[in-house]
Amino acid sequence: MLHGFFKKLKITEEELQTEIANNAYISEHKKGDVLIKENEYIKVLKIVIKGRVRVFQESEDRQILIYYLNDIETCTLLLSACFQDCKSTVKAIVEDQTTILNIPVRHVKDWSFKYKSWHDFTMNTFSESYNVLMSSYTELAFNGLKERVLIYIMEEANEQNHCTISMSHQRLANEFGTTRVVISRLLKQLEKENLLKLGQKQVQVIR
Amino acid sequence: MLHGFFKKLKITEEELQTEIANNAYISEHKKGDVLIKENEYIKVLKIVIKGRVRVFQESEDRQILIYYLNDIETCTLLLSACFQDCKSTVKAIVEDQTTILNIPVRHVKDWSFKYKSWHDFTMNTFSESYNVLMSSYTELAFNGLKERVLIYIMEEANEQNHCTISMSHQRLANEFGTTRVVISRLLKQLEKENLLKLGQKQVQVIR
DNA sequence: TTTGTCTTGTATCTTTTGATACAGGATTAA
DNA sequence: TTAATCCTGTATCAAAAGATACAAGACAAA
Repeated sequence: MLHGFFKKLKITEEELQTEIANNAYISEHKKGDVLIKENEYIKVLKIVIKGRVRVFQESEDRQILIYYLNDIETCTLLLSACFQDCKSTVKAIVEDQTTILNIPVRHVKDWSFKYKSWHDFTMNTFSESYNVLMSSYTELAFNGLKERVLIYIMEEANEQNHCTISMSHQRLANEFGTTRVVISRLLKQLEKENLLKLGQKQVQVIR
Repeated sequence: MLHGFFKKLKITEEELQTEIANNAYISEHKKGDVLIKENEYIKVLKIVIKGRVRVFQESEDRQILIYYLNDIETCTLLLSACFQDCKSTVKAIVEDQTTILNIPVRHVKDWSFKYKSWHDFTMNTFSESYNVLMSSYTELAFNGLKERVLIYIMEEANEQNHCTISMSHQRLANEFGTTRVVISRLLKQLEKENLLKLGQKQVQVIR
């Protein structure tokens, strides 16, 4: 089970592999499960071994996406909490059947100075995540909603390797901190501009 | 010169102190100096020993603040670049006379697994900065400009410990990625709501 | 087939933010 | 003191985004 994880993260030290096996535990979650609540003390770092988790912020009836966690990805917000204990400011909900590796925070911290591979893993995660978040921040600051929605849809289509994405308008609204009506309106505009084609729970990118 | 820096960061290892003294260099900058350009390869980590530096993003004629660096603070974006080399996406400009400690990136990386104090310094910087940036992101996503401006002014007044801050409207606009006219209008509204009192290049918080 | 729920389209009105233009006060340097 | 520059107030118009309400199509379950 952990083999692919070790390989992906280049965890070669046998001692560390043993430590992980002894101190971490695996958990299984089904779609809709709440992985992280807001305002919750953080006791374990969660790494997605397999599956998909949505991490987002909520304010009243609005939501905004922070990031998705896919295979062998770590929630940087939890990693951050390992080094300065604090409460969670986000929610995380399972999208598809997901396998999680749970590592108690004190080990995450200890190992980062003890094992080179773990050190590199934490540093790289911080480094990459910081840059990703910075991009989101600038995009949010400088681009209009219409542009952001279009970029999102095109990137999503790209990742999934076909030009149609399946998603309701409400769901899209929840990625951008806005409401369904606004998204419907923008999508209609983009369709009139011949950039998209809309269907029931579907958006097709026109190239 | 480095004494306060070592103390603040709890750098007690004599060997590390020597390494820093041998490999890093100090530079002095006056107000207006450009410390980091956009799209520039990053060769050194810059730590503000004394002074004040403004780090921001630019897009056409708009600017948005990322953060200020004050005494003994590190530019996290540069730190991030030490672990995955990349170009700068921000600009940094000196606000007041500033003394900078410059450390070549390869040392920053090496030391983080060699010296405990340096390890802790980098990890804590990442951890704190990630949370700060996350807060900025959520605030930008959910709060209107008026609210953000008011929060900014009140926090600024708080930090400086008196209720009047000295800043032109243009300057404020550059913190929020908007234009001067918009800021003037919002400030006027806030004044009418009896939350602020405006003067020439001055904003007074009413408590 | 029918019923209820989910999803989408759209109209109307309001608020927020942006763009442009101009005038007058404040400040600074000559 | 004068001239130039910087800073602020404000008017007008446009665009973007939010709030609310309603209708109709699609879909799923009974």
